[in-house]
Amino acid sequence: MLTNTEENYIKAIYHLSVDNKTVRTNAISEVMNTTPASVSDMLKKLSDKSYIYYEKYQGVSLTKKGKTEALQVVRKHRLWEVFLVEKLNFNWDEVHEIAEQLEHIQSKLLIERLDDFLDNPTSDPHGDPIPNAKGEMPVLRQVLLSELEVNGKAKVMGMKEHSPAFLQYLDKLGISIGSAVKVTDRVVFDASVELKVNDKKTMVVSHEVAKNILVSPID
Amino acid sequence: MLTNTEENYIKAIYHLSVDNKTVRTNAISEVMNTTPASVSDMLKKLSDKSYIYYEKYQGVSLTKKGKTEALQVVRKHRLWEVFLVEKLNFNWDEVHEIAEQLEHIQSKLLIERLDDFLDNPTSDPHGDPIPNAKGEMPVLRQVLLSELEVNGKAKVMGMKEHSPAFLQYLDKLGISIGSAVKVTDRVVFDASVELKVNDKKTMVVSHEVAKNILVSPID
DNA sequence: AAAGTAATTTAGAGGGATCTAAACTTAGGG
DNA sequence: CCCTAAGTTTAGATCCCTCTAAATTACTTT
Repeated sequence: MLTNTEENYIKAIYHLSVDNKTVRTNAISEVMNTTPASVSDMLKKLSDKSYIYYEKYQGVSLTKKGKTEALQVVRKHRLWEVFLVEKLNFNWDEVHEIAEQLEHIQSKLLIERLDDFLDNPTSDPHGDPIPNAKGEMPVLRQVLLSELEVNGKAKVMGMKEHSPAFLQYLDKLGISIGSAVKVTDRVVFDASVELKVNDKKTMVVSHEVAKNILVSPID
Repeated sequence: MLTNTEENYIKAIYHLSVDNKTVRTNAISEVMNTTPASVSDMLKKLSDKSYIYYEKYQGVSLTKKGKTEALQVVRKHRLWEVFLVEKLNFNWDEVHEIAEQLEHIQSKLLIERLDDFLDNPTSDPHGDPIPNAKGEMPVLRQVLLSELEVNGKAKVMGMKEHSPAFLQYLDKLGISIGSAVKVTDRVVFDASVELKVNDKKTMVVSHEVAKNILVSPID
């Protein structure tokens, strides 16, 4: 049985593990808001319990066991976020703190019941995928922003065009990977798209631009 | 800000405070599953923070501040129990452990939203009253078991008749204060009542008996 | 009212999580 | 290729909660 803190460390390591690179002590201390010294202590403990591979001064990575654990925490966090937004009418940007607490509630049965109650969602309100009970990440279907129906919400996953001009333009609009977008209207005349970014800014982009933005619909 | 443990102690003291008598160290250690020594330590701390009145060797009682705190925890616990039973289809006797964890989630807003989502219930699945946001306990309406409609659920609150014969009879039936009862049928001929006790045993009691059992309906 | 027993508190210690300060390792720049 | 700066670990301490064992207080019983 893991303590809340141990779960948080494992989750942090999971989120910091991009492209199989080893995760550094300082990076962990930053996201956890602790000192590197505290992280070192904890890494030793997690290594003893075989949740991570750890070589002094070389950074860490999750073992199979650690990854399984991390995915369960992520699953719980994201399911609770869906609950807060869908059922309790929270805004998608208000739910993180509360889900940070709820994710540590221990009860397998509770999570399965919650999952059913929420109709087994595959992504959370931010558009992030929800691992299933076995810890498998669903493959999110991706479409072009130009293909999203009116009132459809989605999360920006990437761009098809990579020219500096295009990227700078998106930057100016405030659109980046991870942005939440909602199509509010589509102009029939030229297929340009009116959308809301991160629930705040409303703007119009041309069909040409929309065709180059990959998004993942949020049910 | 209270720790989970402090909240649990305060809640325990609250539940042990019947008829204004002082609560003893041993009693607390028993319900908390700790040693009296641990309790003594904690009492000193809670006293320093003015949640309790505490004189060595004399037992403790809650201050205004402590009582307010206790009622908030009780409110959260009972609201979550309603959620688990009403929304996630748990059985009323499976929810306590999980609610013990959920009651410590910190977010005023969450609890108010949950309360609304559940249609502001006044009692939990066990029939215990739910304090409102100000910490006021609702006065539960009490009726006689003989007056409860068919399919009505209620909690046994007390008896009108106190003769040993009557009490022994109830004992044999497995009916006591706190029992959950559900009226499954009423015989028109003699108004005797068929009921289920604690979701398990089904039995029939005469109208005469039903007239002497006070119950509080669970919505 | 004294003695014995039960309840309670204190003393001392340990595990978990954190910190600061100091020591150590790694890697990049001169 | 060495040296320094950045990154990391160790040492030593603190806070929270718990324990066991010993000391103290309160209560009961004769």
